[in-house]
Amino acid sequence: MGEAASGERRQRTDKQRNRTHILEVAEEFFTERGITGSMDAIAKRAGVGPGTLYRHFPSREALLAALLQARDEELEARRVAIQREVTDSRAALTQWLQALDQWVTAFDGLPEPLRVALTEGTSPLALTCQGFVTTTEDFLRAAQRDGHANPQVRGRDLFLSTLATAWARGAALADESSPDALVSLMRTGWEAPARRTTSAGDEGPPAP
Amino acid sequence: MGEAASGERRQRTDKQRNRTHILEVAEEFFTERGITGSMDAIAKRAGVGPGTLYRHFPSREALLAALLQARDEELEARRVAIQREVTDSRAALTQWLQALDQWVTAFDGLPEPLRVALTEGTSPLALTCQGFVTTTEDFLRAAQRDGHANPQVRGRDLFLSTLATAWARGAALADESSPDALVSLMRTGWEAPARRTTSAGDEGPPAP
DNA sequence: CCATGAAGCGGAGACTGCCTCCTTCTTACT
DNA sequence: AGTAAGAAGGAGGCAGTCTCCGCTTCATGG
Repeated sequence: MGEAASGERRQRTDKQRNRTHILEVAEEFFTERGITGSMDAIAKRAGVGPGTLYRHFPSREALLAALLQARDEELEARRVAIQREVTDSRAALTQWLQALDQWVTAFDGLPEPLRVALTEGTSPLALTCQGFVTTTEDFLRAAQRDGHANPQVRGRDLFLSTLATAWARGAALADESSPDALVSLMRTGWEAPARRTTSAGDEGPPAP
Repeated sequence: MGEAASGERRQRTDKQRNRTHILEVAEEFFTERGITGSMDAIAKRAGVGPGTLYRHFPSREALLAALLQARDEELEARRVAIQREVTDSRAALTQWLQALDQWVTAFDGLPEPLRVALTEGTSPLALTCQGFVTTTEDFLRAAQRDGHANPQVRGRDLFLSTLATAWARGAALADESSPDALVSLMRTGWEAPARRTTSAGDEGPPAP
């Protein structure tokens, strides 16, 4: 990001100022009203025309991506911290999933665009998503190697599950249920471990 | 639904005809384009004005609820069948969850309104949802009684999880992953059952 | 310090979707 | 056939998204 080469004219200062201001306002707005609030309303609150908003961020996803970037870095830092400080691979995976969960819950409604980003690949959010899937895979692989995680499970599935859990949470909050119910369901499943019953050998076939 | 009492005027036949026709068209439309397709487009395809559509079904949810009713009955029948034929409570719960999953996947995008129905209670879908939560609870309780299911888990959580899984599946399909990945994750969790390792007694503190 | 033109700004407005009146037409009943 | 309940239809209000284009502002060269 230095001053570009050769005779390029310097970027106008008002542009940068606007961009920053829009980001501040959008952060506030999305926090208050969730990510589906009106784009024009954001522009208005920022005191700019819709055209300006769209020139800076050509879509809601682009705005979101820019907004998330700061948090991306936090999450990345968290990853490094976990990898350095937590030696037990099971605990590491757990903590990473927890961090992911927090990231995904930054704004109300965030799981939806993240999910489409994960498939469509065209969203500005896609790259970030993909990166975190990979990280999840790393933690998962370590846990699997140590026999702490089911070897069938794959990183992408875990990431999707985290997304899905966060998505569902919107509903869970109204309930008296602890918000952790779904997280722990994802961790241990609903099925009780097959106890060695008196009648031996009914080892269930969970995965045909 | 007999001819109403006393001097009530008979319902106009064109009304009933329209209603039926709208339902047929909507079924087709939602199947093709998912439940977020334009209401006006449905009206147009059915050859009626938007006013007519909205008089019959005052909201998208109402239309959806009417559409789902036929399938509700199928699902209810399935419930009865399972309860009669499947004696193993674990298998019964599994099969019920499978049936639920199919129901929830009837149209693309269905999980979303179902989730809000589960919390807001004001949606026409709410009643149906609540009923299925209760049924899930029944199956779950039986499985728990037999030691086949984790006693911590609650019916509502399982229902929500099914919803969340279906929601996430939209993404999973693009992947090479079997669509069952998330279902089995919900069943068994990601965590490997604590094996008795050579170094005993390192029972980790997973939940601070 | 002013002239200049490229870059950026703003908002009118095209378009689409939701939903509501209000007028016109259809139907059941007498 | 005549009548009125009530159903149908669609114009149109409202709210969003996003684009285009004339106007303004800023960095630069004289």
